Amino acid sequence: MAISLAPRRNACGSCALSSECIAGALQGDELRELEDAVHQGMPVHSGATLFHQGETFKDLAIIRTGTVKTFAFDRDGREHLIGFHLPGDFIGLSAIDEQRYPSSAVALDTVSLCRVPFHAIARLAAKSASLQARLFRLMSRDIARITQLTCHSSAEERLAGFLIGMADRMASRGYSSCRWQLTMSRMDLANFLRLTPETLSRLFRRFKAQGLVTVEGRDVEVRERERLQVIAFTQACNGHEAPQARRDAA
Amino acid sequence: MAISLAPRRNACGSCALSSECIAGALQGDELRELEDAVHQGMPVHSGATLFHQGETFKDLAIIRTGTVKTFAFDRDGREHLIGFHLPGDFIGLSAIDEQRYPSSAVALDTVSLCRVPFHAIARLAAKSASLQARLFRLMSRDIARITQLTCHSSAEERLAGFLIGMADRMASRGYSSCRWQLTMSRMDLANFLRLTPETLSRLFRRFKAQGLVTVEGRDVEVRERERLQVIAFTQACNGHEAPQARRDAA
DNA sequence: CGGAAAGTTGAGTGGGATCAAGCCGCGTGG
DNA sequence: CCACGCGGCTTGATCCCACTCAACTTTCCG
Repeated sequence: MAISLAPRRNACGSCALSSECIAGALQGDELRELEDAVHQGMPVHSGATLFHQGETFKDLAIIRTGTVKTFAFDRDGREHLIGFHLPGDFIGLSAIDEQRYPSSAVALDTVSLCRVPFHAIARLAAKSASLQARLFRLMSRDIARITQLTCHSSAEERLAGFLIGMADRMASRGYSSCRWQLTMSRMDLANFLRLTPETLSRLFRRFKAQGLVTVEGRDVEVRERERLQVIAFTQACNGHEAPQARRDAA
Repeated sequence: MAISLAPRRNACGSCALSSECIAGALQGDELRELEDAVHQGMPVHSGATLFHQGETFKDLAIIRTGTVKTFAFDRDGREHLIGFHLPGDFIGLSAIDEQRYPSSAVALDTVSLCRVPFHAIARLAAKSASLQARLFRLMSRDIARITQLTCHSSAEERLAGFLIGMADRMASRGYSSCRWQLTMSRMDLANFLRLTPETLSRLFRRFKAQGLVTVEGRDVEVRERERLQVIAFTQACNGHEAPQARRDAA
């Protein structure tokens, strides 16, 4: 995973990880304009807050390395986990409309990222149709992905869905799709899956007993992807294998 | 609610309902280009399918009048309800990335809508920064809204959240915020809220007994918005009243 | 009027939450 | 070095909310 850190060569530095890097859509002057707008910043360490819920929206953040969690507090002060974000992911897309971050973002390990003022991205996108298209696709994907999550109803489905999703996301970034390290605590993961840590622990034990996964602390190995997938997608939602779809409106 | 149906005067016909109408961002030649791209179509009646899960993505649909439900089938053939869409809403934003509709869309009552080929919208957005900005905001809002939904954990919270959300959406369209008609069946609503129809029925009874709402068949009246809001937002997520947010990264 | 679908009500069950210990790894200080 | 304490994680016992199954009522449409 050689990642260029040279800011002049690659504005966001994450192209090696993500074919969706916005810099890939630009050339010449526009690429230079983007590079000027990007704040590279030093890596931040675990626990650092990238932005706060309610704070005025300014930058989109793009992760180069590390993991970030986003979450929101309820009126009782409890934390609701919204998502985990890996290298190449954009953070802050949900803040564009209200001009406020609807959630907080915190680094789960050492994180390096670029911040790009959204107005700069928007200005560039107005000039570059391909950048605009990438942004539309990026946001569209977010909508589709989050929607899918809501379909997982039982605890088993949600955990299996998380594991499959994680496997795919690791794979798409060039890592092993079956073996990796969780960067989040059991509490955070349970919170994300809308479970208690106790239930999550018991679930992991069951999955292990059934030979679906190996779990040692934060080391995870997916052993039977197929069966996990069946558990996760008793509901499918991602209609790729959808029926011979054709318009037959009444 | 006077709604002009004259296509030449107002390309999408929903401006009266939604300040977000994309036509509002355009002028002159570009407005005319949009008008040429829009398919007005005849109103479709209840039960008509607007598009199928898995079908190749072509058009964004914008509702002018009526209600639409979107849903996806799982492998066992069960229907998972994704959302209800009111006049002014865009349908299909989640299909941009994969170029396939991830869900089906069906009219719940008589629906008139415009279809606009997405490539036409994208081409226009590349010319008009204000149209581009509207689309970004629209998609951002979708992301934020769906994210919020996932926070509602108990059955009570989810129903209260639905009622509050419905009240706000009706209000923003110029209807009464406390009295309206449900256009979906109990089954659909239960499905959307991830409940059984039985549980939903019991919940409505409890809310009625507590004086929170009046429910007669499909007629709903919100009587105590405040208390409903407390129930719905025991978790808040929309961090408007967030603490004195300031960057304090470690 | 009759049949079917939608909706409501009741009794019983089960999955996940809650409450309460216990275990383990790790840093700190005696 | 070990004792101690603390937080992350696991395990066990119990409870409760929402689901299931079943019966009944109402509404819709022929």
